[in-house]
Amino acid sequence: MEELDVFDLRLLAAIQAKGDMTQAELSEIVHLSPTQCARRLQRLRADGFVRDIVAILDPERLGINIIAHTLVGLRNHDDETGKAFRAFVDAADEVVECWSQTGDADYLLKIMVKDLGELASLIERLITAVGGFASLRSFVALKAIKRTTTVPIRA
Amino acid sequence: MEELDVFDLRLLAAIQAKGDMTQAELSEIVHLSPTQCARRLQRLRADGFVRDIVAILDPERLGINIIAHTLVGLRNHDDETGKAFRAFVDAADEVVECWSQTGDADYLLKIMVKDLGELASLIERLITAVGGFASLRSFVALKAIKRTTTVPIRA
DNA sequence: GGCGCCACGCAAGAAACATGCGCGAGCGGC
DNA sequence: GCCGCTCGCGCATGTTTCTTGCGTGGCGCC
Repeated sequence: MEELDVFDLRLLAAIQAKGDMTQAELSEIVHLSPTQCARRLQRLRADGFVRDIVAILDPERLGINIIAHTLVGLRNHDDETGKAFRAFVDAADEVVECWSQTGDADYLLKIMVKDLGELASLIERLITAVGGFASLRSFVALKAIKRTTTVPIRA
Repeated sequence: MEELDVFDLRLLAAIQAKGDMTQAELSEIVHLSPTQCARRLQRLRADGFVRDIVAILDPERLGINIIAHTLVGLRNHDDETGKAFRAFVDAADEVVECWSQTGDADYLLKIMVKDLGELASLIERLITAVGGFASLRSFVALKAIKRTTTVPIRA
């Protein structure tokens, strides 16, 4: 709950880069005994610094060839439209991240799909799903789709 | 190297959600013996399906209050400009992700900072760093900064 | 200067992991 | 149709890793 000292920061940095190290390995990095590494890590988790530990899968290896960032603007900003949109996002496995944002668009989606066909189909479904309540602002909002080539991610 | 069966997919999905489960826990999810879970996981890693295992830290807990997505357009697309930009991105800890993309902008950055002051300072540094070789297309390119409120991330 | 608190490292018990083995299903050859 | 091969499975054991209790030392406070 208190401040983090240099050991805590080193620990966090270490597990952020590689989350499956043994206490012995960690101890060499942070220069602390294995026991103490474990105890501090336990405390850091209890205090909520570590949200969770996950495996990062290789998209290409799984046939994911397109990673797109899509800006979405809703025409209506009523509850119904928002809920319909959120529900769609939650249900769609292809949508990996969903950020609410200010500016000329309402949401920024990060989408991972196998090919352009899947991307098109997803957009199609999005339009009909949300359009059931209120249509998207316009196709211009969807024109903002950017196909992206993946660049080494910095963490 | 071959195809993935239902057990492999379940395993990947499981560790993607929670990467620090014991073999016993995994075995209950995928309905396979602990030993076999370990063996398949080992194979999946050897075959490159699992890129790595990392800890996701809580941004708020670390004083990160702003997560911004910024579109950047470069005026010149020569090697020098690109390299300067890449170098800046690699050196800046605040830039968490960097995506090269097609469309009206060249790059999409995901930035995590403590406050608006840090964000402004980062942009300032970006301009001067890249501007040393070629100026950004215009301030319009930077006008595209969106302050975002974090929404539960779907994975 | 004495006392109490807290973080540290060590060591033993507990848990989880890795590996060798035998079994049985599926498949190809005879 | 039958035999034998191969491969994936689960069990059992040895080894590593993790957890927890304990004694020690530094540091601040009274």
